[in-house]
Amino acid sequence: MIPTLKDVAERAGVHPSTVSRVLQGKENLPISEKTRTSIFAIAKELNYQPNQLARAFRLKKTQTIGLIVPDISNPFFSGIARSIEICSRRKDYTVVLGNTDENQDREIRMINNLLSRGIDGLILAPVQDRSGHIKDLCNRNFPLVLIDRCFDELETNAVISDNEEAAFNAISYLAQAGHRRIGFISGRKNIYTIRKRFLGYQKGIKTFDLVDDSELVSDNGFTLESGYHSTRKILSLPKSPTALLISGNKITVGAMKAIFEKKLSIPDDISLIGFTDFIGSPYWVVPMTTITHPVKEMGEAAFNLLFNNMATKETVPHSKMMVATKLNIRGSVKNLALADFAANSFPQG
Amino acid sequence: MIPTLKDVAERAGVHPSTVSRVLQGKENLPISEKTRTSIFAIAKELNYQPNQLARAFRLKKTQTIGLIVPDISNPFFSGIARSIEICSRRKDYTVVLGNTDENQDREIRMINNLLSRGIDGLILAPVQDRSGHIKDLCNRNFPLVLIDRCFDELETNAVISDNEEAAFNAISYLAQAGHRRIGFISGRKNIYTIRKRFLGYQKGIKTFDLVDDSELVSDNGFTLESGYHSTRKILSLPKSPTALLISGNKITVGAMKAIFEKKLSIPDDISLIGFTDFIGSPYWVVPMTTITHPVKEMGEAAFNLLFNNMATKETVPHSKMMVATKLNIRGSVKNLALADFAANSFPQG
DNA sequence: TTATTTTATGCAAACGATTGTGGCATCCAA
DNA sequence: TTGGATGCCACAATCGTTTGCATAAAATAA
Repeated sequence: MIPTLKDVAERAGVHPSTVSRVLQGKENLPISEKTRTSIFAIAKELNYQPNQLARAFRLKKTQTIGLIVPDISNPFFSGIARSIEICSRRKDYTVVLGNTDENQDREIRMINNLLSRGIDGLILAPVQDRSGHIKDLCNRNFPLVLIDRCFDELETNAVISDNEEAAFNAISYLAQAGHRRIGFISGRKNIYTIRKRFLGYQKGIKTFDLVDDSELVSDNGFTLESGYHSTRKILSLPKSPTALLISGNKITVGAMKAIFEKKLSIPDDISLIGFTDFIGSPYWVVPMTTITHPVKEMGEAAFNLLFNNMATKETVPHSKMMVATKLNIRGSVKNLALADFAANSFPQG
Repeated sequence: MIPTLKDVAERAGVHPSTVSRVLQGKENLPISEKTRTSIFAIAKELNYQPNQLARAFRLKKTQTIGLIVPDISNPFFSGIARSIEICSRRKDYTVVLGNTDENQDREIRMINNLLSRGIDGLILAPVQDRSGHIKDLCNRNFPLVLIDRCFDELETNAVISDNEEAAFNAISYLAQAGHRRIGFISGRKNIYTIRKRFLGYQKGIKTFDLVDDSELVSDNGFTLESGYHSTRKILSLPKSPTALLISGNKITVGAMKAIFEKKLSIPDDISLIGFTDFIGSPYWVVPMTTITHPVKEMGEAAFNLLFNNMATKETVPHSKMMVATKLNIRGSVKNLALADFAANSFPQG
């Protein structure tokens, strides 16, 4: 059987509490060198491992954090997960994982589940249909860090990227390349990131005086299929856009499917900027111009925020951390300005 | 504060044990309808949630399983993770996650850690430098399922895909397309999957009487960089291959980088088959011909095996489950037979 | 020597749930 | 009226650790 404190204590001829104290390494406690070494020896001999379950129960501290994301198979979130797991391990924390599939009820059930299993803190990319349950957590002063998405109306810790600026920069880049009719394809606009991106998109439209047409905007889900259908619809518009700003890489793949089905080529017929970079982006049909989020850094920042929050009993001032994104200019955007110039230089007919 | 059994009991004027029994819904126990309804009402009013930590401690059952993979940010493993997480949730299990980064010591530490935290079972994609610790688990009859990789010498549950056949089929396909000099680029050959693939490769080489040259084989890691360097080396050979069979998608991306740096084009100058399909594979520079693993099914199978294993106290006969892979023929392989034919039909000079 | 401090350790309660055992009513049968 | 059966519930132990408090022995001071 697995040895317990009691087993070690019996063999060493001391009380379990003594063993506990010695093994905890409380230096300042008065323990004779003799018993100390004896206990260490016996613990080693028996290969004693403290029962963390009992320990967690007694201490009300599990050394475990929860990580809840919409979809762990999404490269963005699996990158975050990896980063968080590595940080956690360093600080002797374990991470338990949950997928919500963008389902609000599932998120709530999952949080309650993890809570009753005793996590010390939670990192969450919320679904954002509702926020009451998150507010409750805050009120209870439960260590919580939101990641990727946060609530403007809630005072929480959060690590987010500057989606508004990112989208604005993308539009700015497209505008400079001569695009005037730009489509915006995304998941659901109640999601924080999408809302901010849309804001950035709109700001860009206004700033550069581009075509403002609600038909160019589509948001109906995060799947490959939804990206496919949105794109098909937008491409069949009487006046279809010359460029697309696309959020989410499954959506992007769906969009490409639609584009190639229509025998269009990128960037000659249509330009593309993808909102998330991932491995392989440079090697797509055309090297994809994308916006990069500093995934590793975001995970680290989230864990560190959480760690500090867990360490201090008192209320910690909440901090929303905004990280900058990067526009990776590759080859999926055509410079219409140059093209127009060329076309005008050699007038037809 | 969070209400406990005791709180509910006091309010209901009964003993905690009674509350426990009622809330467990043991129908056959003699409990009066009056106390039963009263207890339910009060539990609901207080929003009583059983403390799963205490429960787990008492019952020695945490309703938690461990999932340890080399790298959760690898799409193959994150797909597996997602599938397993979904199955787990359905059966009221939670999954805790670990990355080994192909580091054997880290794997061992992680297993011990999860064990002392009380997981009910473990799904593991092992590093495979050593197997002693896994043998120990088996001897202790601990519920364990290996995934993606297993040990020929160990009797364990496992869900693996038929890598040998997959590689053989790929080589067969390349051979039929007229390729005679085929490179094999992979991670580390001590890994089960890679070993089997290499076996399939060799079998193919023999069967179709292709060029058997150890210089065409390279295995030095799972990273983008290692793929890059391996490919560079192989492409600079005096007699460089006409096709490459590549294991692992980070490696594949590295290979493409090397190929394009050399200004070679796919498939005209060099053909490619990738060993793992992932979202976007169809939309690469050239639609990638890949081997697909049934990720979702593998995850489900692994969970089900584990679940059965956890349910039965007695020793369950171990089963290794082998799933078939699929060769997705897209556009990254050139038919040299046709090309040669064409070349011969129109002799130059 | 006695009083006092220090050193080293034991004792027991506690965390929150589960479960075997046992006991007090009540009821029915003989 | 007594016996046993049955319905309903309480009691207490238990899981493995931790920790405040008590205490005995040893060391030091008076």
